Amino acid sequence: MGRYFTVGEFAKLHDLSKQTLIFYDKIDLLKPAYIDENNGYRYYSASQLEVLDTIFMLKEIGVPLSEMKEYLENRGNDRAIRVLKEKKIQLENKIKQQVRIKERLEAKLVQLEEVETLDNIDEIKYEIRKKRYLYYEDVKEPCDAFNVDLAIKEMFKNAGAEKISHNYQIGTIVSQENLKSGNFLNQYKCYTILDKKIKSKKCMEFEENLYATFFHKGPYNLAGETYKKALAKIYKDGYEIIGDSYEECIIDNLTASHEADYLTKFSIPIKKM
Amino acid sequence: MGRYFTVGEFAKLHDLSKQTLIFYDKIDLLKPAYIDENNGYRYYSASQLEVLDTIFMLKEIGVPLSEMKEYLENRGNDRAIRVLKEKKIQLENKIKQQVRIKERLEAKLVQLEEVETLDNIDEIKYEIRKKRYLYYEDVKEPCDAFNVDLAIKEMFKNAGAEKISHNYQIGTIVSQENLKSGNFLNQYKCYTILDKKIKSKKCMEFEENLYATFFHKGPYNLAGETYKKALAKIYKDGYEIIGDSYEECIIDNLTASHEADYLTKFSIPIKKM
DNA sequence: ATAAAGTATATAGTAACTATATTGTCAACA
DNA sequence: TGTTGACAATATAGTTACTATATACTTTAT
Repeated sequence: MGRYFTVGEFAKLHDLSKQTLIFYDKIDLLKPAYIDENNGYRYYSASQLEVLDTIFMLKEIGVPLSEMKEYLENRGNDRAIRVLKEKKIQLENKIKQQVRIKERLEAKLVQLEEVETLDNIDEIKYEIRKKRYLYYEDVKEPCDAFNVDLAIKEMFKNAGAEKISHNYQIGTIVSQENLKSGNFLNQYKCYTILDKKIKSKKCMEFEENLYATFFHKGPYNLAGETYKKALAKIYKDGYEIIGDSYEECIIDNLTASHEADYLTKFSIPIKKM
Repeated sequence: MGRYFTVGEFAKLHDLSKQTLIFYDKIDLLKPAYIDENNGYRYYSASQLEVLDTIFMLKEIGVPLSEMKEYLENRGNDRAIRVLKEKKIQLENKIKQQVRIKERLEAKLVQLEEVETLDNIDEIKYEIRKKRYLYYEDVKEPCDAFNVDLAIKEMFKNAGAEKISHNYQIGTIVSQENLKSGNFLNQYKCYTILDKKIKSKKCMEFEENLYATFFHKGPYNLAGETYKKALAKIYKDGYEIIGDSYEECIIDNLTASHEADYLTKFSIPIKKM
């Protein structure tokens, strides 16, 4: 009682700018307790601190100022419960979405940092890879870049609808037959990696096995050469191909300006002949 | 290759408006692959779907369009890792903040719904209340509305700095002496409720005990009358006061337009005389 | 041939501020 | 008492990322 603040003081107490308070005054969201008749100065009361608190809370839960104004004029228990419940749900969805984006970012970062530690990108490695569960989508014929793109879009849409937890990495699969016939660019499935096994028709397994892994640098449509060379080396080293080729986009449009910098990782299951 | 989309088609594929694409064209963020010389129509290529995907991803992690433009022109491994790491941290902070707001909302909803189920607001109840841990702040002399407000602000600031998990409920404490001397509005501490015991100088206990609980409806400065009546009844029922009064704001500025609707809950520890 | 649907440009509007320019007021110090 | 610097006031324009509207031209379908 009897304690008033000027705009500047009031602004400092709530860590916002003077201008914002003047703006709130203009739109009738928060008018000063009184205005000095002589100099026109705005004076705010201590109890208005609470009102500003309420405005901040509502703002943070995404209530537009227009709606807020209406709410501040007509709030009450029933109304408040209804509004707050609604906003809570909206907030929860927003948080979920942001957590998904965060996971996607993290997955991408893991991939990128893995690349940084690679000593030789042109070498073929033979290594046992662990079992993984994949979520896939069939690519419509003809399996060109466009239909692969559509399938990826469809896959993420379905994964979202099924509320599936995946890592947003994009992979594609070339069949064993197409590898043999030299039809390297025919990707008949796309996939993303799951955290764990799930009950879904679109869930498949990446089997634990010995794999030949190698990289392709540059635009995907030039991957044929890389495949040819790699396959020749694999045969020469006395291995036999026993399954489809799994392709992972490591560096793509998100992180490279030029297609020449794109990087794809291939994993082909093999066994000693 | 050879597959192109008009603005409308391209917009539909990504669930954004034609206008937005025209806008992206204007600000040179995403120009169509080519423009028909005769009719001036925009045509987008399939590979531009990926670019738009990148734009969406960056937009969702809060990159402004201007920065995005610059990034799209000069991205590369090092740059991407740096940018994505930075954005990941920003995103994590944003998520944390939103989770806190969500919890605050939930706490408020619990309080409001509890009030709805109350049958008689004017009755005094005698009940055992469980032990709770509180996080408090001392109110500077004189303990008026203004200094209580400041203390609350300070408390939340400290709680944030100490990264303490509380429920955002606001409570105040009136000392046993002030209750006896009829100095009811002298709140010497404010507090909020903790999830669990913590190591902090500002942590105190709300003891498990028999409490008299009652409500005050209306502005806080009229609580004196309510206190007087309640204390008289408590004595009449053969109880003796053995500690401070804990006051909880149930309905305040956030959920009521008029001070007449404000609701405060009081809990005073007692024992049979 | 005509209508519906889609394209183009240009301009103005939106939310929630933020910045700038100009002028007026107050409190303190010399 | 005068002056300086910090603060106050108003008015206007700018910001971001779109969105809406108006008007005119093209393409597609019937």
